[in-house]
Amino acid sequence: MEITINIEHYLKALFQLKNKSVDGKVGMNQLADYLSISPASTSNMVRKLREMEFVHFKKYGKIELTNKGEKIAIKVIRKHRLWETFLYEQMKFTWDEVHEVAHQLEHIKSEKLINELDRLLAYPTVDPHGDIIPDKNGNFIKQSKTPLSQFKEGDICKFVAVNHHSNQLLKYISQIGLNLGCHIKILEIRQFDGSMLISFKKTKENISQKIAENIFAELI
Amino acid sequence: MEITINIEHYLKALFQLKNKSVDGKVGMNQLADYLSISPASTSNMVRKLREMEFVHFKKYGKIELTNKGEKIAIKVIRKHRLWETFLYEQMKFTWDEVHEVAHQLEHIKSEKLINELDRLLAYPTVDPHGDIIPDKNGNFIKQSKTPLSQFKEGDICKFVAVNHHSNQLLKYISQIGLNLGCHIKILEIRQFDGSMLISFKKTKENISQKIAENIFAELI
DNA sequence: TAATAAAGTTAGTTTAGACTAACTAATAAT
DNA sequence: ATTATTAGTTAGTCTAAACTAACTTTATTA
Repeated sequence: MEITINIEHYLKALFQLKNKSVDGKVGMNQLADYLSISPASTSNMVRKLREMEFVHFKKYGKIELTNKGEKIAIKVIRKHRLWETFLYEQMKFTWDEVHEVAHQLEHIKSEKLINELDRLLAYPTVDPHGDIIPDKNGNFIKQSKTPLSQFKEGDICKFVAVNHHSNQLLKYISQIGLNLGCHIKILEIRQFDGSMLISFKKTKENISQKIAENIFAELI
Repeated sequence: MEITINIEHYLKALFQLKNKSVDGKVGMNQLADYLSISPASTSNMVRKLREMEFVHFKKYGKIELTNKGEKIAIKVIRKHRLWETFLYEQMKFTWDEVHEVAHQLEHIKSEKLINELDRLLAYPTVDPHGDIIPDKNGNFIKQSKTPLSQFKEGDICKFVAVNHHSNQLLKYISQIGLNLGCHIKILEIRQFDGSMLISFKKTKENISQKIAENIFAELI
C-alpha cells in the first residue's frame, strides 16, 4: 500500500500530539480534532494505519506510533522545516507565510532534493520558528523550551521558539520587533489576567497571557 | 469547483499536444495515450473540463483549449520549467533527474514562491532541456527548433533543445559530452538507416536516426 | 457502397477518503 | 451504583478519478 499525502498528515499529527502528551499516546478525538476531520473518518484511517503497521492500537484504546510510523513522521517534519527555512531565508517569505506553502512542499518525494536543500541552507538546526530540524538520520535533540508564561518576575531569558499555529500571533510578534534569539526580561506579571510587561532590545511591551503562552524561551 | 492536480495534468497535456498538431486540436485517444489513462476515463474527465470552461468540445469531436484553460496550462508549464532549472542549477540534479521531481513541484500553489524562484534563478528564459520558460504573464516566444534528423550534410547548427521524455536518451547525450549550446556539424548521413556522423567539440560521433529525431537545433 | 477498423461513449465497478447519524463503551459525577 | 457525559465505532452515503466491457460513431478501404 502506498504512503499517500493523507497518511503522512496523520503520522505527522500523531507525532506532534504524542510529544505533547505524557505517556506518548494519543486519543482518537484528539487526533480528529487536530486534523479537523470527523472522529468517524479518523477511526477508519487509524485502522488502516494499523494494517500498515504504522501504529499500535486496539479498539477504544489509545493510539501509539510504531518505530516505522515514527520514522516517516520525522522525515515529513524534517522536510517541512527545511522548506520553511528555505522559504524564509532564500525566498523572502515572512514568518507567517512559510507554513502554508511548506505544508504543500513537505510531501514532495525525493531523498536527493531534501539532502541538497539541507546543503544549500548550510545544514540548519532550527527552522524560522525556532523548532529543531531533524537530521538526515532522523535524530534530533529535544530543545529545552518553556512558555514565557511560566517564568517569574525578574527572570532574564532567551526567545527560542514560537508557536506557529496562528498567523495573527506571528504577525503581532514580528510587528513589535521581537525576534528569535532576543533576550527578554520579565519586568512585571499581573496575576489577575496573567499579562506581563517585558523588555527586549530597549523596548518595553505589554503582552497578554495568551501570547506569553505561545512564546517559548530558556533561562540564560 | 477546485483545480486539482489531475486537472492540471490534463490541461498541460492538452497544451503540449495542441502545439504539436496543425489545427490546434486534440483527439480523445491521443490525449488518453499521452496521459496513460484509459480513453473512457479521459472522456469523462474532458466532459468535466468542459463544464469548467477549460475546453471546447462536442461529442465525437476534437478537444480545444479555451483561453481560460490555456492560461492554467501555461502557468503549470512555467512552474515545471522553473523548478527544473532550480534543480539543475542549484541542487546538482542531472539532466535526467529533474523531470520527475519537477513533475511533483509543478503543482505547488503559491504565486509568490514561483516569482521568487524566478528571481533567485535570475529570470531564466530556457530550462535545462532548452525549452522556453513562459514569463510571469504567460507570454513566451516559440523557439525555432528543428530535429537534427532534418538537416543536410555539411550543415552547421546549434544544439538548442532535447526531448526530455526518455531518461536513457538524456543520459546518453550527456555521456557523449553533447551539451546545450554546442555547435554541431553534420558530416555524413546514411540514407539506409538514417543514422548520421556528427562532430562537436573536437569529437566525432555516430548517432542513430532515433537520437537525431530527438535532438533539436537551429542553423547558424 | 458496404464492410471493417479506429475513435469515442456509456454503464457499471472500484478505491481512497471524506461525511452524518446512530450506536456502544468508558469515564466522571451525583 | 446508577446515571450522564465523553470518547470511539459502525453503517451507510458521497465524490473524484480511475478501471473494464460493451456499445455507438466516424473514418477508411476494398
